[in-house]
Amino acid sequence: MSSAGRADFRGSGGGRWVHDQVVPAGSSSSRVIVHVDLDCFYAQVEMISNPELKGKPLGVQQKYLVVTCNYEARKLGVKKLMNVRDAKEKCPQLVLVNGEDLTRYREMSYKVTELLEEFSPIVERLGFDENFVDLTEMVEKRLEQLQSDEPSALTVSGHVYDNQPINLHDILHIRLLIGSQIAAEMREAMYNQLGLTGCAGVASNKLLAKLVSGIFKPNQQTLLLPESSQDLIHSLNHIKEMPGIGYKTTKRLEALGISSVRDLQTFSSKILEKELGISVAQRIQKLSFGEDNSPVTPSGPPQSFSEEDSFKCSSEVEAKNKIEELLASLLNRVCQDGRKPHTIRLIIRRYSSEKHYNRESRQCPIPSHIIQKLGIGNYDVMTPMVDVLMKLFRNMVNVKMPFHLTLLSVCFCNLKALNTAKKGTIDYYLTPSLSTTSRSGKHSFKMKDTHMEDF
DNA sequence: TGGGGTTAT
DNA sequence: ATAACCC
Repeated sequence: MSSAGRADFRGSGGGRWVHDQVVPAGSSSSRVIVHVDLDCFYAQVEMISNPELKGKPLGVQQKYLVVTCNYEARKLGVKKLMNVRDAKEKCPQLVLVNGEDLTRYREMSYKVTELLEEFSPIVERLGFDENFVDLTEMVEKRLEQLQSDEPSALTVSGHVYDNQPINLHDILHIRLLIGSQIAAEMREAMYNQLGLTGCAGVASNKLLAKLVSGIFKPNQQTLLLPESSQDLIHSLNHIKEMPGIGYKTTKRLEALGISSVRDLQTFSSKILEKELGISVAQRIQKLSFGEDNSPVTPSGPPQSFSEEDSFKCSSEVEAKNKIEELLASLLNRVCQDGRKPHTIRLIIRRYSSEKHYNRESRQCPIPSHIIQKLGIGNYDVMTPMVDVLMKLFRNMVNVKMPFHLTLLSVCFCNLKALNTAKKGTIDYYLTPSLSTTSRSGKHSFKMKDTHMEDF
């Protein structure tokens, strides 16, 4: 085993870094991570909104797709991202609800994250329906409290991957076992407080926790012991099933003759680095061994807010109407959040038969006089904001020529907390909206942004 | 494929 | 601004 492969778990010397904190030498640096994955999340939210839907096959529809469905529907052959026509053909009794407005899903999603944050503040969101929690510290505390008290409390909650026996003399096993108990408490709390069911996977890193959470499906949990990690990763049929290896990388790996996890494990590191770059190569080759030293990074509040709609658009008027619609929703959201966005972005997708991913965007700073008016839920920001967005639009689309777009999206980002900065403090001079009058300010912060004043 | 999100370059 | 990744 190379020293690199071990470094994440057993640093040598005086101490190691574990989520930005030095842990004393001699203590174990092995982590306990849980991945929590809600069952068919949108469908669950819809069944809570309308209990009459419970027990019926239910699909959530966006445009012509069934993006997710409950287990009744799955038993009848409906799959995620299935065409509505195909789904109805497979399952004529299928009940469909429109899920294009994500508001209720988003709100419930954050309630789940907040609930998990009560267990430990180190919670990372992945989409709306998955969360990672680093339980390492919590497990340590429970171990100290429990010590010789009642060893009978040391029973695993839920499944153990491969039915591997637990060794109560192995401290790593004990720590993970306690993690499984916490995971069960989390799922109980989610059900009791929010009415939601989900799966959980407990393991020593994010990759393994995520992979193992899906082993027993719906509403169950699975613990992975270190001795079974190779079996778990080799149970994947193809490298494309490895989280972190996406569409593009899969294609490039296949071109190198790599299709199984073992292919990737045994492939020449040097050649892989030449082909994919050192960063991607080293990361995914570690993943292929089940190694993942990436920390659980607390997500905190969102970094951006966006609203999009896919639709046909071939005139400037259509674009403006849609932009106004998207913007109105966004302003409500931003108003509720409390923070203020300092950048706005417009994204388009052009019609084209081929081309897998074609999106273009333009962004610019939000003029400071508009930012100031943002909190007060008003219409007078609509008009100037639409003007800004239409300039971005014309910067991307030559409106004098025929065009055909299939999507418009508006995004607020670069969110900043409200002016808590006071005159005379460091913050004051570092807050553009406050100190900007005494120095042009225009090019001070975002050199890469398009400045509308420059047109 | 929808309607979102994130980080790295 | 784009490209990759995630759901």
